[in-house]
Amino acid sequence: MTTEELGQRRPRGPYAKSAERRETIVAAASQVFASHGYRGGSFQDVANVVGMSQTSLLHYFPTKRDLLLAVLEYRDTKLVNESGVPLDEGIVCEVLAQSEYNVGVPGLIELYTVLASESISPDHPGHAYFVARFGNLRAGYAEGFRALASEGRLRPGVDPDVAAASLVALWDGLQLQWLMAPGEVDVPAALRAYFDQVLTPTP
Amino acid sequence: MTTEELGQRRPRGPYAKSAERRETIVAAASQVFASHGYRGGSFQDVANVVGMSQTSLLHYFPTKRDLLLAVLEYRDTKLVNESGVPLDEGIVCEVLAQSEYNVGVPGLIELYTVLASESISPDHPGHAYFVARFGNLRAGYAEGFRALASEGRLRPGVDPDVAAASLVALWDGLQLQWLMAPGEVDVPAALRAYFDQVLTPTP
DNA sequence: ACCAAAATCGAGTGCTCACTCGACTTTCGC
DNA sequence: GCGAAAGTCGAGTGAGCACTCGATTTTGGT
Repeated sequence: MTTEELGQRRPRGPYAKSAERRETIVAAASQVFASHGYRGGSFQDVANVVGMSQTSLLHYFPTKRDLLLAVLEYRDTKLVNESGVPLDEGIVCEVLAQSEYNVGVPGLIELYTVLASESISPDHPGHAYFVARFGNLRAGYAEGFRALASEGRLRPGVDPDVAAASLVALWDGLQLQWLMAPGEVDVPAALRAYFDQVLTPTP
Repeated sequence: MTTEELGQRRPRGPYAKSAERRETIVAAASQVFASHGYRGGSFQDVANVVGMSQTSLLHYFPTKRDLLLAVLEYRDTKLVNESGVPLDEGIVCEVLAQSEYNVGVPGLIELYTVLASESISPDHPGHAYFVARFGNLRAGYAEGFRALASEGRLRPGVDPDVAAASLVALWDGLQLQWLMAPGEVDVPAALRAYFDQVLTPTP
């Protein structure tokens, strides 16, 4: 189907390097929002990091809100693609591997922690994203715990839903303490200890 | 000792109602910082809440930083004084009672959660406060767990220091999820479940 | 090679920010 | 009830904010 068949409209697509540029900008914005938060970070800050004019950024992301949403999406795809964490091996392996990977990318953890708390405010542009994310995490881990329960690996009296919310909470809280004082908290070790308390030992 | 004995300096103290005014301002600032964070909240916002001019606030708190530090101090004394949580009855009672009280003061919890994450940045005026606070909390709860261990109430294999950091983390993380979706998370119940997993049942 | 769309940017725009200044009013020790 | 300090505030100040506009350069399909 040619453009002529579609009528006289022929909008051109972006240039070859545009996608790359976009990613550069989003990566810089991730740094800025991690350091100063969404409210505290500015287009000018991001422009200084990427070495472009503030106006050019606005060509790619018309509003600050658009930039934030791109950053959140970027974080998801980046962490999933680059961590190489095996799925379908149970939540224990998944969570421990991911938490160990996270130690190497403190910037992304800081980004997540800072934006999550900022997003408590209902009018924050990231609010819906984080409400959905926490809901999905709880649902996913609850299913993981239920799978373990069906193998008899869940200790008696442990509720999969409570354990799921607690796992998410524990993980987030540990990362917060780790960001505040990296030498004092060992996130993967504490998560491992939690699993030891909730699950029966593998024979 | 009279002022004459001290020389010709005679600085007058504040008016009778000044302390009250200060507290009104700090309470308003707590609301504002809870809703919009430190960076997102302004003197003008606070002035609108208390019904004073922005300039008058600056008479009591010369910089925004001063106002924040007053807010943090206020939160501590207010929560300790008004919650009426019994100390010296072990960390279990203390934590559960405090967490149940917190459900009734969501504003103060939001303030704490928002400011803690904002304070990850080392140049944030609340940074030192929260680093110290997390350290003190971990140390205090670790001592609490050790006291339980000496009574044989800690399950074998549980490290008091890891349990202390985990308790703080779990609590903070649960409050974050509760603020995002109040209907979906029960903070005191999840904390009770954690104690059940870590401690042996009372006979 | 053409040329329209895409990309870049300098120069604004109106707004809000933390904070200052100078003048006025209120308090309260004497 | 005098007077000086404490309190109050309107009117700035300079900086930074997200975002706009108009003009110029770069690209790439034809």
